[in-house]
Amino acid sequence: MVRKPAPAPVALPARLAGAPLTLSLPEQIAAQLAARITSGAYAPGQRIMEQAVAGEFTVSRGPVREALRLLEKDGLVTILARRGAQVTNLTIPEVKEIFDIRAALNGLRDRDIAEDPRRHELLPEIEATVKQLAALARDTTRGDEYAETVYRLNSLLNSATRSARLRSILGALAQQTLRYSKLGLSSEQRRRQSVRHWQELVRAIRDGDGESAQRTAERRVRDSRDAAIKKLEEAAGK
Amino acid sequence: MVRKPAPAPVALPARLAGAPLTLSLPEQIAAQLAARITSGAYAPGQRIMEQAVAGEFTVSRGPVREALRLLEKDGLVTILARRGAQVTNLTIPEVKEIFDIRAALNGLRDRDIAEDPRRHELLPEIEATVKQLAALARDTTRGDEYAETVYRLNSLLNSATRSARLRSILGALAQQTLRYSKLGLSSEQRRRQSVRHWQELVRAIRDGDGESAQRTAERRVRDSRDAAIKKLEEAAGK
DNA sequence: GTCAATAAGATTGTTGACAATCTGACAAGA
DNA sequence: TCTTGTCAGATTGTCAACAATCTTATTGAC
Repeated sequence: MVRKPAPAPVALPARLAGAPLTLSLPEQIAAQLAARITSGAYAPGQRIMEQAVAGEFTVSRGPVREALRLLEKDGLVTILARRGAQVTNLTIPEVKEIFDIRAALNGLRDRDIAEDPRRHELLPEIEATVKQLAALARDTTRGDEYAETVYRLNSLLNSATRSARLRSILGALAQQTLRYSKLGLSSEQRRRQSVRHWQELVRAIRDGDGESAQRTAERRVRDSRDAAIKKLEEAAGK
Repeated sequence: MVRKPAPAPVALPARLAGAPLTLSLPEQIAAQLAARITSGAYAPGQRIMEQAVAGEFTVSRGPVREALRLLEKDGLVTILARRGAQVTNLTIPEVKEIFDIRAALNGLRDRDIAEDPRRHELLPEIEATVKQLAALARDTTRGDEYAETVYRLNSLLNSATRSARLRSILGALAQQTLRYSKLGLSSEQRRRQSVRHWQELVRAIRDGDGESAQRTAERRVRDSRDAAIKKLEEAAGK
């Protein structure tokens, strides 16, 4: 696989414990494939064949197999024995399930952040992103940008949690539902409702009110769920 | 690897969609290793080397690598790049995190079951197991048996959920905390408290009271968490 | 005695080839 | 027309060898 030309190693940030500076070969391949899946370049249900990927990245099939396992862990790909990998294709009930799990765990996450004594260091960046969100909510010309900012905000909050497990589970689930979250945020009314939830969260974090942070997070994700499901059912019904 | 001699294929039950009848080689190896880890035969922190496992099962390192990836997905093993796999060694805060996630998701699961119209088919088996539990709670001579019955009861409830994702996440988390759950159920007082929660759940399922099922599940797991953490801190402090 | 550099051994990462299994097309029979 | 059997090609599963990297023991300097 062609790696980017290594930049001169000047003033690199301290590497995290256990996190190598360079992505392993399987991780690089997985990242590329993940981008294609979440962007829709690979359609749901589409098969991904080891040999073809191996050829494209000029590696052998070994690393490709491992990359596919990594994607399976994130739920982006479904692997069947002796039948290989295909882009995960979610049914409407499955999308609903994922949103329900996200609601519960986002609640846990946001409560943890609101109760973290170090929360005031994180607050400025969160608040700034929510302000961006408020501005975008009214701009009907930029459709997906709102949803992508919400995704970024979620990533920010994920990295703020003290629980590494929560981080990894939520990261995977958010990636799987990204496309559906976009669906649910297409109306201006929904975006305004979403902004109100986020502003409520900012307040809860500032006040250290974990209870309230949890409640608003759960409601926010469930609203998102209901909007997405409604759109999906409309699309399926027609 | 030595597979069980294939029994004559008479009247086999319909195989589940996507679930092969025979476990793949990596799955068989993973199952063996998982048993050793949860039973304590492999100690936390212990390294697991590919060559050694491959030699033991008379396979090459390929399937062993995949087996280790599977165990990593379940959190039983931690893999570091270029340093291989070792049995996951949890810190006290990490154990706490896992119990918190379990509390939230068990709540979701038990609510789903209580609101399932087909719940009356499942109830007898659940009720019978809870009765066993009540009997075991008073018998001080059988220490781990209570905890193992709780584990079985949880597996039963997991398989009853309609959400496959919940099933797999909860299965992995329960396995990871099995050893600590045992710790938290060593006193008779705790076992009696535990039985009361389970009886409350049976009642909630019978009544179709999802709200109540969720509440009691969350409290049950959090009580379990607190008891386990207390024991761990005592052990660490001495 | 402590610390750093070095080298040998051990271990993981990757590769290409071969084996086992699956898929889809085609043909034969009901 | 539909089902069943067979076959060739495609694809995944496994293996053994080699390369890259890490770990550990040893040496030498301060």
